Amino acid sequence: MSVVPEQPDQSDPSLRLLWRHRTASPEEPRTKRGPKQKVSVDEVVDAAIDLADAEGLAAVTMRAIAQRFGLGTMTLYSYVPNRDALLVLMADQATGRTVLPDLPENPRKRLELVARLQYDELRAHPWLLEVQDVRPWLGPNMSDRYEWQLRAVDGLGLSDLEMDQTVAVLMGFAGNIARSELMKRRAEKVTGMTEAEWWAANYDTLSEVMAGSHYPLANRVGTAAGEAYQAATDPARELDYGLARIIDGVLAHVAERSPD
Amino acid sequence: MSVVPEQPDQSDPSLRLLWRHRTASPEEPRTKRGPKQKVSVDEVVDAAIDLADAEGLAAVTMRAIAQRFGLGTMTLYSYVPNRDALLVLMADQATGRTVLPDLPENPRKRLELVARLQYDELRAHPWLLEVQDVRPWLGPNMSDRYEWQLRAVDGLGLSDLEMDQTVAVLMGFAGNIARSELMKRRAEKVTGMTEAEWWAANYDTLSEVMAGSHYPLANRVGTAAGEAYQAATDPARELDYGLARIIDGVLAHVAERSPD
DNA sequence: GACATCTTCGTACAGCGTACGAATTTGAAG
DNA sequence: CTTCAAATTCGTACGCTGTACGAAGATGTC
Repeated sequence: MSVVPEQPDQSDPSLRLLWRHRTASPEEPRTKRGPKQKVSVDEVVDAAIDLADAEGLAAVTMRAIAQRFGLGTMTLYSYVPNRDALLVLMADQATGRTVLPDLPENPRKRLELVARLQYDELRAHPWLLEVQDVRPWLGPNMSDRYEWQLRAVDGLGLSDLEMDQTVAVLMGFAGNIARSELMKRRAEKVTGMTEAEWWAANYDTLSEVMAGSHYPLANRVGTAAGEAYQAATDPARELDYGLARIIDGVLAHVAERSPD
Repeated sequence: MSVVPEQPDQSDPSLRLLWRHRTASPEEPRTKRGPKQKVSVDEVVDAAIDLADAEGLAAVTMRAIAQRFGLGTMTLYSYVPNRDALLVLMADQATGRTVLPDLPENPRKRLELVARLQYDELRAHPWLLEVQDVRPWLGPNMSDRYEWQLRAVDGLGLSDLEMDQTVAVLMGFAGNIARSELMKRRAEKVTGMTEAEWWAANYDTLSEVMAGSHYPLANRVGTAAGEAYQAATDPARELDYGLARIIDGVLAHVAERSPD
């Protein structure tokens, strides 16, 4: 009991991989025996990102990526510990592709920008929505992003905790709109019909099957939505509406606290 | 061109399965040749729900469910067309387990109830978050739920479209909180550490690797969060805060339009 | 009794992540 | 230059998944 037991390094191995470009490289060019790697980790991750953009996250298989470089499948495991780690690397690297614009003066516009930037990014890389479920990724680009987001809500009169929560609400909301849009696109691909076509094709079945139930409000609202944009939902308007309400709520909150 | 071509029934086959209990049964007890089914669709779906509750959605495999009933794996396919259809049935059936309480008079409390009911349900059945990605399910219990949600936002002064969007915002927000909670639990299971332990174990690595980057706000906010609840996030407070802001925004919106 | 219909389910296949270990290539040490 | 250790490459194999196919068995109707 007098000797400190061996600590088997509980630290997450993929952290160093995530930050590989920014580490101050204490003794970087160490022993370099063995053959040189034919490609770089960045190239692997970039290829995976492109694949996910083009064909969805399900198409990002170790075999498929390896084939892109003419490598054996198992060779990838000398670049990346496993698939989940690759997904995290993809997420951070994709995040790094978005340049962060200067923040406007106007508080409302600042909050809007945070949400819309996230939304645009998720439209460009919808698979980020699925990767989010894998792990809370704490990479360099994600950290930059978070700091930028906090700057957007700084100085409004929110507490530190409220700043974090406000960012979370905005990000989550943007993600939800992007997700519903993704689901819509997927449904169209799977069924081979547009949303309007699906409703037309299933109208008879639906009215037969729902004959015994009464949905006065749902019918009224559904009809209104259908007439407004020939579909059950319209992401762009949902974004405008929800974002306005959320920002209203946040700004009202700080205004109430410090009424000039 | 004079004969109407055969319509190959574009309608979704799982719709009738979803509504199997409410169909007015036009000629229900038709030909009933062949052996009787040993279990019912409801039993299969219930078993799948219990399995998902206990061990997560990944544990819901066709083989595992079949084994629960002592059936051959392929036998399940005479109950349910495929796994995705089963997931949709699970979602609707689980939704049906939640009883919908009467709506309060107070508008704020009504909106809060909509969000909190959703949140509680997602805590009870976290796998619903993953099923949501499979398909927009239009089952009887989900339809009941939607009608109830619309009643909660009816009479506030919102347009039909805004009613739908408001419900969507509340549902999405509740889902996000539930999701972050789920991810936190998963991370703890995977790493075998609590969140606080993870930060402790990775503190050295993190500060080494982030040495070259500056995150003044993130550090300040992170420290505040850590002190407040010994973790990076606290779902219960996020729920309270975000919900209050969103409801503020919605109520302000309708108040502004019809100022009594 | 014959037949059509429905249920049951064993086998098989393609695809996945990845554990394992052998073969190969390279830089450093003697 | 030789020797050796370390690093990379990658073929094979395993267990897991959903499910297509077709045979076998059970049951109600004619």
